[in-house]
Amino acid sequence: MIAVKVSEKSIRRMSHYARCLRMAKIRGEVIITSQQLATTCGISSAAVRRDLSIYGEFGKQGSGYKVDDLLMNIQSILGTTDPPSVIIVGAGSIGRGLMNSGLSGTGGYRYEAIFDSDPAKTGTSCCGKKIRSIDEIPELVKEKKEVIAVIAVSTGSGQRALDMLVDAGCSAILSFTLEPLNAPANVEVRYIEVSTELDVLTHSMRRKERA
Amino acid sequence: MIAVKVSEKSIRRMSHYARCLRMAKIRGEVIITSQQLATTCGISSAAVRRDLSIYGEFGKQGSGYKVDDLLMNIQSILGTTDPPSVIIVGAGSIGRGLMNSGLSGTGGYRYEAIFDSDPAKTGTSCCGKKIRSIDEIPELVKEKKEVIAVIAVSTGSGQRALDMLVDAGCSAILSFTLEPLNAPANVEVRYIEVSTELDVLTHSMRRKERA
DNA sequence: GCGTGTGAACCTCTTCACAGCG
DNA sequence: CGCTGTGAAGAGGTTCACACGC
Repeated sequence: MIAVKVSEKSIRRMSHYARCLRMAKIRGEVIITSQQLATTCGISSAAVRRDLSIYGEFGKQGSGYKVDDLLMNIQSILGTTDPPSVIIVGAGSIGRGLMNSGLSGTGGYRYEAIFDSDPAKTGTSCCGKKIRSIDEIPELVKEKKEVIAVIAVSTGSGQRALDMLVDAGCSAILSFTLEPLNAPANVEVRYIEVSTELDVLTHSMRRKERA
Repeated sequence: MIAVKVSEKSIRRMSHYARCLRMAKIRGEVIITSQQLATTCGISSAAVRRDLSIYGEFGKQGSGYKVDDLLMNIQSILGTTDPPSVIIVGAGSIGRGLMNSGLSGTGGYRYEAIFDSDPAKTGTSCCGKKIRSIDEIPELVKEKKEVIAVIAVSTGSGQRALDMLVDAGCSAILSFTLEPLNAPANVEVRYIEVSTELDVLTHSMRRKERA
C-alpha cells in the first residue's frame, strides 16, 4: 500500500465507517451505499466517498460498496486487521472500570493486562486478571512487541507513568489524566478529557438559553 | 455579552486555557503570557491570542494576561462560572468508575446522582450515593433545572436512555456508547469513543513502522 | 436510472508578521 | 523593549455538481 498522508479527522471517520460496517455485517447486509454510511455516521455522502477515494476505488457505480470487502480494506488502512494489545496502567476506579467494561464490539481490541504501583492492589484480581506491579511493564511490552497503553492513574502521576511506558518501548498512549503530558516526538499521545467535553456541552447549553 | 459564533475547536481550547489558568493560580502566578499558555497546551502563541481576541481584549501589551481576570472571563464565556449538575445513567463498570473517580480539579463539576434500570442495583450504594431508579430521572432533572447526563449503559440500551433523558428535559448528553444516537436538534450529544481513539493510535503506530 | 469518483469552488481555521501600546 | 491584537496570506477540509461506469 502506498503511504498517503491523511488528516486525523479522516482517520477518525474511517473508524466510524468500520464500526458501521461491522454492524451492517451482523445484520446480514452485503452491499452498502455511501448514503447509508453517511446517514449512520451523521455526515454527507460526498464526505464518505471523498474519504474512501483517498485510498482507492472500493465501490461499484450504480450499486455501492461490498460490506465485507470495504471492511477488510478499511481495517487494512487503519492497521487494525490484527489489532495491537492494550494494557491499562492504574487500577483505580477508571482503570478497573475500563477493564471490567471490556472492549467487545470494537473490532478485536482486548485489555491484556492491568498494572498498579500500589502493593496493596497488586496481586488482587480485576475481571479475572491479576493486577500486576508496574515493574513488570517492560517485560510485557517486550513480549507483545506492539502495545497501546491506557493511562488511568491519579492526577499528578501521569508523567511518571508515561516516562515509564516510553522507557519500556511503548509508543502509543491514551491518557485519561487532566494534565498535559510530555512525550518524545516518536510517541503518540492522545487524551480523553471528560471535563473538556463537559465544558463544550455547558457552553452550547448556556448559549442556547438566549433564544 | 454579545453572542459570537465560534468553532468547537476554539471552545475546546478555551477549556484547556481554563485548566492551565487554574493550575497557574494554584502555583501562585499572577500574570501569564500567551507564550506560556501556548507551551502548556502544545499550540502556538498566535493561536492563543487569536482565540482570546475573539471575545475581547483581556491582555496588556508588554506584560500579558492577569491569571485571575482571564480565568473568570473564560469561565464566563464557557458558562462554567456556576457549572450545571452532572448525572450518570448506568451503574455498570464505567458508570461506577466515573462516579468513584469524581470530577475534582475540573472547575466545579460534580456527579450529582447515578441511575440504573436494574432493581438489583438500585438502592445499593456507589461512592456514598444511592443508585437510584431511572424512573426518578425526570424529577431530578426538573429539580436541578439544567443537567448534563453521562450515558454509560451497555451496548444496545443507549437510545432508550437518551430518549428517556430527552423526555425528562435534558438537553446535553455525553455518551460512552458505541452506537450513534438519534436526538432532536435542540439536544447536544457528544461521544467518548475509546475504540476510535485506539484505532487512531494503531493507525499512526503502524504507519511509523515503515521508516 | 443509480451511485461512485473527483475537479473546482467554497469555506473555515491556522500561521505569519507587524503595528501599536504599556 | 516585550507582548498583545489583528490584517493578510496560506493551508486544509468540506461541499457542489457532474462525468463516467454499472
